[in-house]
Order: sequence, then C-alpha cells, then structure tokens
Amino acid sequence: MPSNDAPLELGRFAEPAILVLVSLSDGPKHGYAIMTDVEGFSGTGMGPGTLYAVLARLERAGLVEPIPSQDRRRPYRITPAGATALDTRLVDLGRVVRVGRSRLRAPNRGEA
Amino acid sequence: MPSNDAPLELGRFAEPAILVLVSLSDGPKHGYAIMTDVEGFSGTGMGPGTLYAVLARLERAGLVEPIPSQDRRRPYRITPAGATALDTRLVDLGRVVRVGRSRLRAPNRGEA
DNA sequence: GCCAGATATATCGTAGGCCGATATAGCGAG
DNA sequence: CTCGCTATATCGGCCTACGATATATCTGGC
Repeated sequence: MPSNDAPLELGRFAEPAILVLVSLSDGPKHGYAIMTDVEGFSGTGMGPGTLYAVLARLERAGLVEPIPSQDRRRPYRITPAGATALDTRLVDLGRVVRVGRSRLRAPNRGEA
Repeated sequence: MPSNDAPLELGRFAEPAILVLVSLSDGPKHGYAIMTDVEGFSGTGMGPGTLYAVLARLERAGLVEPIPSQDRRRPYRITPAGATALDTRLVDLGRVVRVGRSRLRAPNRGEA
C-alpha cells in the first residue's frame, strides 16, 4: 500500500516465505491451495504475484521442490533443508514474540 | 543478495520494524542502544541504514515519538498506538509460530 | 450446449523497503 | 594527541512485495 498518511497498522505481516513454508510443512500443495491455506492460519492474504515469486525463490534455494503434476496443478513439497530452515526461523521468531509480550506486559518504566 | 548458488538459509529474519518496536516496548532508547538491544534478544544485527529508516517510518506513522534530547542522543518512545499495533502483530506472529511448529512435529503425510 | 464463476498458473511494472557503505562528530582512555 | 567507541545521518542500489493483468480449465445452472 503506497501512501502512509493514515494511522497505518504496520506495513507487512512478516516474510511471505515463512508463511509459504509453514503451509507446505503440512504436506505438499499447489499454489492456489497455499494461498487459501495461508489466509486460513494467518489473517493475511497473498496475491499470485507474491506467491509465485516466493515459490520460485524458495525452489532456487532448494527449500522446496516441485512434484511432477498429472493435471494442471503444480504441487510443491518442502525439502529437509526447507524444514530445517523453517524450524530455525520459527525458534528465533518465537523468542522475539516471547520477549515482546513480556515487555509489553511489564509497566513501562521511563528509563531503559 | 545476488547469486543464489549456495545453500542459503532464507533471506531476512523478519520485519525490522517489529524488532525496533519490541526494543522500545522495554522503555525509551536512542538508536544506537536499539541496535545493540536488538542484537541481544534476536540473533540478527541491524545496520544504521535500516535502523534510522525504520525509525523515521515508524515516527511518520505515529507508532513511536522522539523525546527532546539533552545531549547528542535522540531517544524514542513507543506510543500507545505503537504498543497496540505491536501487540496485534505479536499475536498473529505467535499463531503462525504455533501452527508451524505443530505441523513440523507431525509426520509429513504425502497428501494435503 | 452455453455462459458465469471458481480454480489454477504465469508475468509484468513499479513502489518502496532493506542494508551496506560512507560521512561526521563528541568523548574517554592511554 | 590519537585511537576507538559512541552516536546519528544520508545516499545508492538491489531485490522483494504485490496489484493488475492475461490465460486456460473445470463445474454448475439454466
């Protein structure tokens, strides 16, 4: 979204790549299914432009791989490397979330 | 990052804005202190280019505000709007982390 | 049998974020 | 006095994010 004169609720949610990897960690899916799945477990949607760009980048990096398709769908599967990378990222993210929440709960003292 | 021939462990960590807001939710800090603090609670560092750009954007959005400085430091404080936005984001992020972890733990069945 | 809408993928344009490099300057230690 | 740390600011460029757009298939209603 271009003009940020309004209140603005923070630009993006997080790395789309993480959302895609989480979706695929459930089992192989094709692009369209990933889109609807992501919308399900995160409030955020994702256009085809973002989705297929992320998928291509992830494939180049060896974190996902395509499965030979029998019909018009092109399913992808997460690779072991992808699962490892996602797990690492999730641990880091979880730590940030935990720290952030505890800091928000604590009374905001004036000095750091 | 140009050439992606190497394994690659995923590009970025997450939104720098979130890291900055988490840092400020502890109490007011100036830029340099934010940088060292962020390196502490997340494995990721952050150059001055990223930091001050994020700070400017966050200020424009009303999520942080500058505190009049007495010395050469320019401290920032998180605003109520900033705390609310961060909390919302943290909830979403936490849900993604939870879903991702449980999916990674479950046996990877071949069909979605 | 036809049309509308959902399913499904691909690509382009572009706006803007990310980030390293670089410049500047005060301050304390030795 | 000089080195290195603290501290902030800006510029340039690559790359990502994402809506818009194009295309094709499958399905259900009439």
